[in-house]
Amino acid sequence: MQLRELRAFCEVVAEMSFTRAARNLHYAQSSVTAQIRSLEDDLGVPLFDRGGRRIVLTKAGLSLLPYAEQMLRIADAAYAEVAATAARQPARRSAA
Amino acid sequence: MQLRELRAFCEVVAEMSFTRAARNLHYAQSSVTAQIRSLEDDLGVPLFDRGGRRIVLTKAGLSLLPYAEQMLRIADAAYAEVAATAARQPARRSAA
DNA sequence: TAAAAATACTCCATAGGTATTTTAT
DNA sequence: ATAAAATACCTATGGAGTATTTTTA
Repeated sequence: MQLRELRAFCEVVAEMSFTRAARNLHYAQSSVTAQIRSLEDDLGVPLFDRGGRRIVLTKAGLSLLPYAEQMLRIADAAYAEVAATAARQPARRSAA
Repeated sequence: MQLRELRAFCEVVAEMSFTRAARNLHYAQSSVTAQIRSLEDDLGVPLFDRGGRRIVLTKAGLSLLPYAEQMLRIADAAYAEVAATAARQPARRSAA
């Protein structure tokens, strides 16, 4: 499970489409397919039921969603917090 | 930022040693070095001050730590929850 | 039949390893 | 002198792309 894959997963859920998720994330459609498959392999369970043209979240996929969203929110917060800390604490040569 | 790197980061902090962290995680020492560098590149700020033989967390590194720990906890919870859901919802051929 | 996902393939970046060098205690 | 991190280098995996095929609504 990697954050990159969770980002793709959340976008696919938001769009309910691999193709539109790929467009939004600036990936090729096949790359999003691969990311979701990688996530499914890692978890050992399908996250979507595919019907060629329509996808639906599985129960497992639905159960993953809130965790994925929370991890991504925390990741964003971490970036912001680290940046803020670095801004308060500029790199210096020796000691303060 | 990837969960793999955050796992390495947390283990390095726990051990305050790249070498011991690598042993615990079954990585080579140089791989842990690379993961931490990748994380630092991504965040744009050093996470440890290196002194050849002793490392200390930077302010930025310290600020990242709770976020990293939380993301890893949630990841563990996600694995467990998805597995539990899948166990309740075994794959089936057609409909229930 | 047409829109969307899967697949086949290619390419390249990078994750991880081994071996060595540098560094600071 | 030595333990630990950095570095150099190599390999293999897999992430991302293009093009095509399959599927089903």
